[in-house]
Amino acid sequence: MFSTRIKIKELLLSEKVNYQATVMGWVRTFRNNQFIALNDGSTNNNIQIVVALGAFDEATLKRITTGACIKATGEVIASLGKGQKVELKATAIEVLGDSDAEKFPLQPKKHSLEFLREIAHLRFRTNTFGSVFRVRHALSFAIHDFFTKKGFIGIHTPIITASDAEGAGEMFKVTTLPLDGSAPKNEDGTINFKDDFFGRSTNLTVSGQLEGELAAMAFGNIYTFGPTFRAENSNTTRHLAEFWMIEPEMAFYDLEDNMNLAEEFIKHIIRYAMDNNREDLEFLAQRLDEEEKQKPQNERSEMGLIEKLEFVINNNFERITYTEAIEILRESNHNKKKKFQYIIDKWGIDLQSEHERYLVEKHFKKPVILTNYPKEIKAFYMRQNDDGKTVAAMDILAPGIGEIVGGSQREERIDKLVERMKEMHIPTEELDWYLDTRRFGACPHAGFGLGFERIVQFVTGMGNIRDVIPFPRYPKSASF
RNA sequence: UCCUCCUUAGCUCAGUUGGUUAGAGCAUCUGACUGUUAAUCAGAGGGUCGUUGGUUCAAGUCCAACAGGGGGAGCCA
Repeated sequence: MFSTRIKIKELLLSEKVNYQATVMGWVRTFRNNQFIALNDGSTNNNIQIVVALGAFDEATLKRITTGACIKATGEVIASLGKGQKVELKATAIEVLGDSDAEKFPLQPKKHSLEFLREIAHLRFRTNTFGSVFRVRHALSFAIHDFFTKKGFIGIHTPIITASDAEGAGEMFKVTTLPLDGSAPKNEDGTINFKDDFFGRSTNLTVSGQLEGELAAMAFGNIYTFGPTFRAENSNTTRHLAEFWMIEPEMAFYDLEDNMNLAEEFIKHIIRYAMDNNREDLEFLAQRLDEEEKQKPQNERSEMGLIEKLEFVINNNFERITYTEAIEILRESNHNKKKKFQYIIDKWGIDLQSEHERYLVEKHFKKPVILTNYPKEIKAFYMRQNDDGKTVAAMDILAPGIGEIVGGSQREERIDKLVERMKEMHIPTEELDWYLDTRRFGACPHAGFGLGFERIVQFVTGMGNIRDVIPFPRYPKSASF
């Protein structure tokens, strides 16, 4: 029976003393042959276990190494030392799992994030990743909490999908056909999928949006929160081949309703983490602070992590149109002095990272919602504005990360939608099921997509997206 | 995919204009120490210098290709 154990977080929080308790966890350090720092993942704070001289045999003490799993029972007492309020005076210690100190790669010292990424299966046991993944969980919970309280229905959209026409990116093929060249072929040399598992070509999903729209046409407000796959050869600090995405879709919403929801949503989940994971965020803030000190003065951020999150919660996001953004950029000294690699000269061009960063980090110094982009640079399903040039799109740009949300009011007028699909060479036959939303009881609706790992990055302050998902998948990397 | 930097002990790094036996701190091991906080002190072990090929009397050091990693860009969330 293991249920008698008390979690270290609870034990430390209560500050009660003079009672018997059992703790279980993994040894961080064993100092002076006397003090064990034990961690069980409930908090970054360790419980100090005091080992009385002569109370345990030498052989047992030798097995208490960094990484070993132990069970310790004893009396919780007020600590005689300075670093903690309470500690456990052990009367019994059982080694549940040995850890060979010569082979265990984690040491009681600072490790680089790059090294820890190579041992992703063990990095959970560090303070940094302990905090990151507790915060990740809090955000995940807060997302379901937010939408549930608003009466949204969570929809599980398919992970294997037949449509490959969404244009959201390169897809991973799903097949059971042999890969040695013996798969059946059509006359033109392409693979014949008639005898494949699904009887047709299938892929891993790049977005649940189209299916989500179907559900919104029945439930009104829905959201999806699931894994998404992109086979893009992207090697950056903010892209993954497998990531989690939140995609709400709302009937009877226009672009402004959509923006209001997205802003309220982001603020809610950040506030939830601030209220429930303060200790972890403070640890991450300190970590980031030390990292920033290594940088030259002009590259350091003006705000600490906690400060930044509070600022985002307490201020309105800046809302401007694409056209206004182009004006601001064109008139900026930065542009006039030709400091942009891509000079802003005319309306219609897509904004580069440097431009987005300038708007968010230099000009407004807060999250920015950009709206009404030229239709040429946006997806087919976005609603065309009356000017004939722009669509009702909105992107939310966050400092340090860039695009965190992409959304739009959807084109509910079937003639306009089909016309746009043809212009963009999107096969209407394949998406006939999607067009049914516009044939039977179409209504104005809107939605957006938010990359979960990007918001986790923003809230934890981690610089590389590979460090906010337990086992990251990216080009040339699918270990563990 | 493109640009750029990097790869030396388990980890983080030093290694001079190419020149004998490649160093440090931490970790590990052995011993000491009973109120430590990434404990401390003494000692010990630990390296095909990313891989392959080339230049040279001589390569950790110079050149090339490849692999892996960091940063930036593109694609995007």
